[in-house]
Amino acid sequence: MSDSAKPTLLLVDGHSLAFRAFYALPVDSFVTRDGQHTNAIHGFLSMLLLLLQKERPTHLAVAFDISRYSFRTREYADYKGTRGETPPEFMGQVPLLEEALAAMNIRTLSKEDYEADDILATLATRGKDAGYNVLVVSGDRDTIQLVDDDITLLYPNARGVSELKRYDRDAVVERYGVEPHQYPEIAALVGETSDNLPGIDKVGEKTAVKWINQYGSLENLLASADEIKGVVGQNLRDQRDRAERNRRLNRLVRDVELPLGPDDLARAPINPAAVRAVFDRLQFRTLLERVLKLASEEGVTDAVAPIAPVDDAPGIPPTPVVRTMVDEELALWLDRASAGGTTPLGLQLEFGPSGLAGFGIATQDDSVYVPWAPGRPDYAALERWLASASPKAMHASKRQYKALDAVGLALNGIMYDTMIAAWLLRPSFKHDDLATLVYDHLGETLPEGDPNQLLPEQEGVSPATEAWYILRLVDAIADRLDDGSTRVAREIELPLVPVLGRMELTGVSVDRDGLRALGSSLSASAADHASSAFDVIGREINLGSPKQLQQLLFEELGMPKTRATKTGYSTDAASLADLQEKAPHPFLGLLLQHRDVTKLNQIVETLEKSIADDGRIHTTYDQTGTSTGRISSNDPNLQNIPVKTEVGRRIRSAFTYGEGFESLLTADYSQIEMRIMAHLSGDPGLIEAFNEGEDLHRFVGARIFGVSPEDVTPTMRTKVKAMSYGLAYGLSAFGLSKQLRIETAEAKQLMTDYFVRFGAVRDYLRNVVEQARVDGYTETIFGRRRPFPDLHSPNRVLRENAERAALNSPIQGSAADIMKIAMLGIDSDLNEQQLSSRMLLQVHDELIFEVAPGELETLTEIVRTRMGSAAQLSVPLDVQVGTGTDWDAAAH
DNA sequence: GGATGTACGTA
DNA sequence: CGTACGTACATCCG
Repeated sequence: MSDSAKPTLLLVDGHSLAFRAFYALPVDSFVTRDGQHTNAIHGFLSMLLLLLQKERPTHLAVAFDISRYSFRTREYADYKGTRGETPPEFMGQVPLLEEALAAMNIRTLSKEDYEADDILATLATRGKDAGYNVLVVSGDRDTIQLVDDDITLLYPNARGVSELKRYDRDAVVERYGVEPHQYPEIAALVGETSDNLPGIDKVGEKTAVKWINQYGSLENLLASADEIKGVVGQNLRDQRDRAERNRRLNRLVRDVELPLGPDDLARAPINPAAVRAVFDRLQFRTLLERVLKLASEEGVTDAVAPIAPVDDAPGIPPTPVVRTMVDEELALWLDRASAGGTTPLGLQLEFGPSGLAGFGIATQDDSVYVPWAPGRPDYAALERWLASASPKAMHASKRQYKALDAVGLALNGIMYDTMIAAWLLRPSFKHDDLATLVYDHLGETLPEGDPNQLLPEQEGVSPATEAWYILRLVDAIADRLDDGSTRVAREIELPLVPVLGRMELTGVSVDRDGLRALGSSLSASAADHASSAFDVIGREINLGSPKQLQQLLFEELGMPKTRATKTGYSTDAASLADLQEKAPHPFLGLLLQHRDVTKLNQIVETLEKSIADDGRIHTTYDQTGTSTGRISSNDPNLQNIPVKTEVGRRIRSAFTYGEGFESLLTADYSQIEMRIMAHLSGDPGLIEAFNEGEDLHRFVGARIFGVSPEDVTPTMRTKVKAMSYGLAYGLSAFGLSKQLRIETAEAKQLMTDYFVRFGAVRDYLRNVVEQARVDGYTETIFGRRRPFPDLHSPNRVLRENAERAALNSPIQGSAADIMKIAMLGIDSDLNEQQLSSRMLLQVHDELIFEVAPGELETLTEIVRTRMGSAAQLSVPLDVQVGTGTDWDAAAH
């Protein structure tokens, strides 16, 4: 068999190459936004892609060490003992690299008690015997011994991993002067500093090569050691045990027991969705394109079944053939498939350029496509099924609920939503992509249309097939969901879907003219401030450009440097306020005012643009948009409408009630997070504070400063308030001092005094983090979980960020749970009592309603009751209700 | 045109 | 060196 006809097996030493990459690329140039270092991953993958392109291997595997310990360290405790601590910036990268490789469907292997090189040696040997052309990629010189006519070593040079030197048999002989299999004997004599294996004193490569060539082998050399003259001869005789030990240790094991042989390592198609997800997280843009390009060149993104699982898992059920159905046939099928409305079916809508295009409906082993042509076939049975409580499993059900509403169809019986369930399982990731879920939970590849192709060569799958996958995902995800999260899904999140859907459909009425007038006045004001600012500095600059501001402030005006940012020095409001104190300049004030009004003007403009034809703004809530359990709002975001300043509140005033209604009602929880802290910590002082019903910060201030509540000064109250709120965020003394603009010592003292009085709060917060470290996750009062893998990260920034987030999550998350439960109760009461008043908006701890004529009293009662009793805590839940003609007025 | 960084609005 | 978000702009890149 000629070499070119042979299959090529590429074997990579993962740790060794990743480590080389780590030192070849600057650590600081490869950091994600949240502080994860990625230089080793980037370097490794970049090298691997080059190899795949150049060598076109048919078979591929990457081997990793499991730990520093192996049978070698047991034989010689100091093996590799000189290696310092692995840099923390490197350690966290290996698991991520393994994830990236998994997404690319590349096999990774490791074996307890062995090193990666032993795995390579085993696979290389078996590959050679099976007729492969073998390429070994490693930065460990021990692998030289593997080289022969069929096995070639690719070894990184000093410059890193981008260039690999090719060692075939001839190259080894040329470089080292011995046959490859003799190289470990040279190494045994010379020693290997990096492995902490001292050799024979005074023996270097030259001598060793001479000896081995002269005697043929280490064994013969040692047998004839008496013949060697001089000091080196004496050293050899005195230290022969070193050489023997070295030789034992540097011999790679060629018969490690492995679950896979070379034939199992055939390259498999990559999963574009999974690759995209992992690479997005690593913020690898160019690499992503390279991977996708290579894959499409090789034609390995096709919907080929993924690599077979190592241990035989149950086989993949065959995808049912999609049948298109309408009319009576569909009616019969629906009734039979749903067993008269008791068995869940998968449901997935299809959207075309002009809206709803069709339905995919599936059972475990059947899938049906229903084209949507309004008014033509008989859809009565379908409509009945959709509107009935007959259970449906869907993905992103809220969007579909709304789409159905738009064509006049009702949807009930949302029994499962795979997007929501997957989010509950891992709330820190986005799960809107069905293909990613299919890969993550079923290990299969759902073909996607290529977004880079104008005219996709590959059609996405039928919605019917997607519906079938959704049904299969339900089982796969439900299996992995703990009881608490399952309850949250069933009792909170799924019932909330139609509630949120209706709120979005309803929208909120906005005073268009009022907004326009406000916008004009803000633009005029912005122009005024800008021109005054330009007068002061004598020229015009772009006030919105941080770069130009830096140039002006720090170079031309020579102001003291502020907080450093990635691109220079900060010009944010806090920094400018600092500057105003240290180096007063009229420009600073004008700039700040300009910022204020332009920001508000932007908000006004954005809102104006999003007013729909019905004169209302319809935001979209993202039910899976946060890691804590809150919902987020977008297009436009109605959860960040200004409230703090007078002008800001005028924007709020533009939100009003629509025709047929008489006012707006707002209801908000007061200090819900502090109440949850009181409940969770059981702190007697804090619980008493809330049960007293007195102003919280005044009460706490009185305790801390040892005065009576009426003697708490505004300054004292401000400090206490900042401290209380900061607690739930993991605030440090440093942060507190910065916020209150007081000395760190004073902040420290404040914290100390606080915890003297409210020690249980501190104990609770500490315990949350400690418990999370053990469990790997935190939990809300209702059992909503959030995993925190970074609590064990060697990267300090990541770890400490995780600690603060872990501390905050049960508090913020429990508050979110409570609000959601209240919303469900209110929605249910409104329906049951057939009220016309409507819930419009949710802003985390606040709800806004549109009050129908004559319903104010009933609505107020419902809202107060449902919000106040959404959870039974050891402190009361206080609800503030207000009404008015607009959002601002109602809030007073 | 898309990604990134900075800044800033809310709870 | 305080949690959780979304949006807009300037800027850089290809």
